[in-house]
Amino acid sequence: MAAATSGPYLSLVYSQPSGFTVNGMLSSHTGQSLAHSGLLRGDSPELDHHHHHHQSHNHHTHHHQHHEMGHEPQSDEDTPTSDDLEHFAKQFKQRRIKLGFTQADVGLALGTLYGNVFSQTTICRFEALQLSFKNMCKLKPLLNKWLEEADSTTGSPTSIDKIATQGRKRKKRTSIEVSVKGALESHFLKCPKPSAQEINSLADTLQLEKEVVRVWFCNRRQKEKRMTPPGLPRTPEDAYSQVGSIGPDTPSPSIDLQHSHTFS
DNA sequence: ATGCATGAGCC
DNA sequence: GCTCATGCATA
Repeated sequence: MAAATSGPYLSLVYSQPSGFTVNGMLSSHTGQSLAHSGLLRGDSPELDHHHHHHQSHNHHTHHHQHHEMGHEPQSDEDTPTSDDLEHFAKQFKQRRIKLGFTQADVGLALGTLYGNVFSQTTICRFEALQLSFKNMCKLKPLLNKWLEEADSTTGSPTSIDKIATQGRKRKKRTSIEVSVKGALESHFLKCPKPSAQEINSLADTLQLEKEVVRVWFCNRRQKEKRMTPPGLPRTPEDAYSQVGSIGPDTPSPSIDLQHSHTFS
């Protein structure tokens, strides 16, 4: 009675193992059709008790007495702003598709090129700005490099390399019913960080494993920390109605989620 | 594209 | 046990 309800496998269609000159057009139909322009959310009323650093990095709020040169938005040594990341992500996605690569391709290419393999999930989340600010900053350079290599096609047929996957028994994904999810959401609004006991009773009420509930809250909190927070009332307004004048007035919808202290 | 999950690092 | 980066499995 092994509850091995392993359904049919998904036909993973990997494109070329990267390394060949781009020529054939792949049918990368990832059905990505999301258009989000600005991103911004209210504020993050986090922290209950526990004064410590959680998220660092932030825009430049202080200048040192160092002699600096004109630093472009995306220099080499400078923390990008949220706007930078948003733009880069969009550009990246466009170029990637234009070159005929899937998100999975990029992930593998990064591994074969620099030793850091990433999954389709991560690339996807990067493009959708669904990662933390810090995480975005970390991945940007790598993806940027890949972009250069990809379009440059500078003959350097890197050999494909695969990493051995460890045999790990992963727990089957628990499917939480919608109604239960709603209940969890409600509790999350009331108390985003329930204690172990709270979790216990909640698990009992909802008839879920305690661990499942705990993890759910963890994941929920992480979502809140993403650059593109969930439930953003994206105004379905137009996007290109430039009837006025363009120029001096640039409404920058830069988010200000991350605020920290970068002093010594 | 996303939900649930794992694991490393930190208190 | 929490956060944080990351991904398998799934919708």
